Parts: sequence; C-alpha cells; structure tokens
Amino acid sequence: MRSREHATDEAAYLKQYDPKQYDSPLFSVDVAIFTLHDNTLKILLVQRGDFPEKGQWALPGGFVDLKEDANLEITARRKLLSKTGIDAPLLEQVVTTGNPNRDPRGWSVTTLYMALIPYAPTADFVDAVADARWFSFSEALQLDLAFDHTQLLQQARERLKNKTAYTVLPIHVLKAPFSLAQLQKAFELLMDKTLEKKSFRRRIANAELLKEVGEGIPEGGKGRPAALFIPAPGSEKHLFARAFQD
Amino acid sequence: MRSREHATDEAAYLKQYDPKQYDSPLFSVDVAIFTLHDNTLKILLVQRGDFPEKGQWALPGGFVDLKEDANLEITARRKLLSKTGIDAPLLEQVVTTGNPNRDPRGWSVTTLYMALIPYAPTADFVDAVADARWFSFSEALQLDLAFDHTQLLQQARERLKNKTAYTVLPIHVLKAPFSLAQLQKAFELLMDKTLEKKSFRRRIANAELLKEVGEGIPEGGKGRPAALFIPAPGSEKHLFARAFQD
DNA sequence: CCTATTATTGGCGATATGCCACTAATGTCA
DNA sequence: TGACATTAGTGGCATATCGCCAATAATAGG
Repeated sequence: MRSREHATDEAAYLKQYDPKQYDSPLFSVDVAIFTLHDNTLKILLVQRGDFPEKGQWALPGGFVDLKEDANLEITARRKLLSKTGIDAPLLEQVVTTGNPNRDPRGWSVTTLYMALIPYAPTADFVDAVADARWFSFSEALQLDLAFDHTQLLQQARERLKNKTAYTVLPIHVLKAPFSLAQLQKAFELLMDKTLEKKSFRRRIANAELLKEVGEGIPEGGKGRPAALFIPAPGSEKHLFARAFQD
Repeated sequence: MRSREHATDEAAYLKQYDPKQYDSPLFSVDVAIFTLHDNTLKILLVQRGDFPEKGQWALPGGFVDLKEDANLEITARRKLLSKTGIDAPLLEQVVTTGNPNRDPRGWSVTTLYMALIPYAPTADFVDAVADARWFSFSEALQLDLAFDHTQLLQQARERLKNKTAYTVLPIHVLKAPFSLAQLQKAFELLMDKTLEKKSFRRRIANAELLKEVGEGIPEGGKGRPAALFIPAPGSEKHLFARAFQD
C-alpha cells in the first residue's frame, strides 16, 4: 500500500515539520458538571484566577496537557477530578464551538463535556476547593459568565434534557441505592417536567434496568419504606424506544 | 461588574500575549459527506495530495482559515462546497477526537461533521474535481484510510443510523419532490433495516411533515403513479416521540 | 382485455401509555 | 392504643400506535 520510498518522503517531511510555523486556533476543553441537591439542579462553576476574564465565574476547563493527556476525554476527566474529587462519573461530549470572538486572545475552539455526579460524595471536596462552588442552574444563568460560557451551559442543559427523555441518565446523579420515587424525582428535575407515577414505574420495571437490594426508610423520614435499587450492569447503555412524552 | 482597572489589566495582559509561546494541539475539521445512489449509501472521499499520508484516501477536511472562517461550521461548509459544489445541505457536528497518535505531526484534534446531500446535483461536480470520488460505504470501510478516518467514518455512520430512527434526516438525501416509496427506501438504507410499509406511511402522515405537490410516474417507470411530496417548512426539526423499532 | 408492477388503504390483535382511584406500610400524636 | 398524615405500590380501563397482511387502485405492455 505505502511504498518504502513514500514512507521515506513522509519521514523527511515530518522531520522538517514545525507546528509553530502555522497559525492554529487556541484549543481548550470545558466541563459542565451537574448534580442534584435540595430538589434543585446544580452546576459547578469556578472563579477564574488568571487573565483573561479574571475573577469571572466560568465552567471548569483549560488547555490540553500535551505531555500528559492521552486523549481529549482524559483532559476533561482531569478537570473534573481536580474540582470534584470524583474520578469515574458519566462524562459525555456535548459540542465543540469555535470562532474568532469567543476569547479575546484570538480564534479559539473549545470542546464541551458534560458530567453527572451524585452530590453527597462531592460536597465536602468542593467546599475545600477555594475557587469552586455549586450554583443552582437558574442562578448560574443569571451570572455574567466568562467567555461564551452561558451559551455552553445552555447547550449542556439542553442535551441533558433531551437525553434524559430516552435513557437512564438520571441514575448518575443519585447515590445508590435509591428508591423509585427518588429516581422519578431525578428524572423530573433533569427533564424539567412532571411524570406520571404509574407510567414511570412500568417503564422502568419493563426495561429491567435496576436490581432490588432490599427495603429502606426514605431519607427524609416519613411514610412507608420503599424498595431500594442499584443500576444493573449495562443499564446506562439502555435506550428506550419511546421518549418520555413531548 | 468588571472595573475599569480590571479591564486595563486585561488589556495589558492581552497586549503581551503570544499564542505561539504555548504548546497547542493541531486542530482540523473533517466532513463525512453521505448521499444515496443506486440504492446504496455512498460516502465522498478525497485522495490526499500532500504529506502526511500523501496518496491515501481520506475524508475531506483541513485546517481552519483564521483570516476567513467566522466559525467552525463555516470551515466545514467551505470543505463541503469545494468538494461537492453544494452550499446549504444538512450539516451536523458529530464528534471531536483528539490524541497524540492520530496524526504523525503530533497531538491533534479534529471535529467531525456529517453532511447529507442529494446525489444528482453533485454527480457532475464531483466528476470535475480530480481528487474526489464517491465510494459505497462498505467499500470505503475496506480501504486503508488516512489517519483515523476509518473510525471517524464509522462514528458518522452510527450517528446517521441513530438519528434516522427519530427524525426525518433522510429527506436531505432525496431530490424533491419524492414519493413515499422513495422516502421509505431512503430510511431503510440509512437505518440498514427494512420497515413495514403501513407503519411507515402512518407515521409520516400523522406527523404532517410533507406537502403534497401532485402526482408523478416513478422514475424507474413501472406501476401506478405515486403522490409526490416536498418537505414542509420546519420538518427537519421534527422529533418523533418514538424511535423506529429497535 | 389480461398480466405484471407499484401505490394506497382497510382491518385487527397486541402493546404501551395516561389517568386516577385504591390498598399497604410506617410514624406521629392525642 | 387508635385515628391520621404521609409516602409506596398496584389495579383497571379507555386510548393511541404498532406490526402484520390482505384487498383494492392505477398504470404500462403485450
């Protein structure tokens, strides 16, 4: 396929190749980290410590470490870990945006990831990180975020909503084990829509996505104890044939 | 919010900022251009004229023109236009991939777009472009494509299949007006799955996505004339609540 | 006129949904 | 200890959509 001669030519080309001689856009990775707490959708923001946009709230993010990062997702995971202490959550690519105006330093591109994590294990860690804080999503939208991060935040929110309609994304914001009522509430908050109890339970039951692990008193304290579940292996890959309503 | 003093500091920072002093990944845009012809899914490939991977077949793509391109999608559109002569087709971002190994020149990132276009209007133009050619999708997968383009091609194919299950993507590969039989065939080819006629027609009819524009003899020639349709405004945004089968 | 071919519609059992009322289990408080 | 409030879980049914398949309609060619 590739002749020896050809390979040599390419080797010669690569030897003289210098990336710095070409104009290339800035490239960064940002992460929209969502969780649920107090029946509210929360988003993690950091206060920028350096120029540009110093002091402004922003999505966690930054540049690829060309020496250390094995791929883009690992760059995103590194940002996530340093801000939340969580290592293996749901992490999904949302969109890549690039134009000459979004960063004052010039033509820049960012790849946006979205992460979903349970609140409890992160709360203390986030409190210990001086520059990071959970905001309710609606609060965050009111802020004057750095760069085009308000728009990125909205795109992540949109994806979250859409994907919740035909997957079990919400299991990732709950600490297992959880009750069906808690799961339904998570669906409702992520979709911003109330669901019918029977329909919801039927759907989850038929899909065989959960494994019952006993019964428990609900966290708050009142009422009949609920059956508790953990996600079954592979459940996060399940696609419902039909979306939740409109 | 931002004090005058702060703004001045930032201005000073930007004045001394030089992007070339930082290591940044290479960044490119690639486009998987699909069409339908002879009852087969086709993909447009170009033969690389320069190093690296000179002579190999690859997805059309290249670097952002920092002077000319107003955003990433315009970069993709430029590539599309130069290879097909088509300007305003369906163009959708699929995924962004980055790692140190995919390009011999070093850590590189590419944003993959997918385009759907009708075959007829492009056929002549593509013939006129010396380095571009339509391949059947299955043929293309057998080739030893440049870089990681085989993987990119598969990712685009996957997205195409998934999205066809709950949208009307296939209208974009047809030349309007078209018959319901043609539309069904397009769905079947893009999903790689046969559909039940009645179910298909019911679904399309209920969604009110098409406008009837008369009757016509089918292109091939045989049988009863079929009603012909064009997409209704906004139809490309329609989401079916339920996906086609599994 | 007869036949092959493609388009379009009708009918029906099976399945999933939305809705809502009813039963079950627990804690609280008089 | 016994009614009550609260939350969990189930039963039942009208409705909508689907898969399946057969019947009818329109055209070309001999």
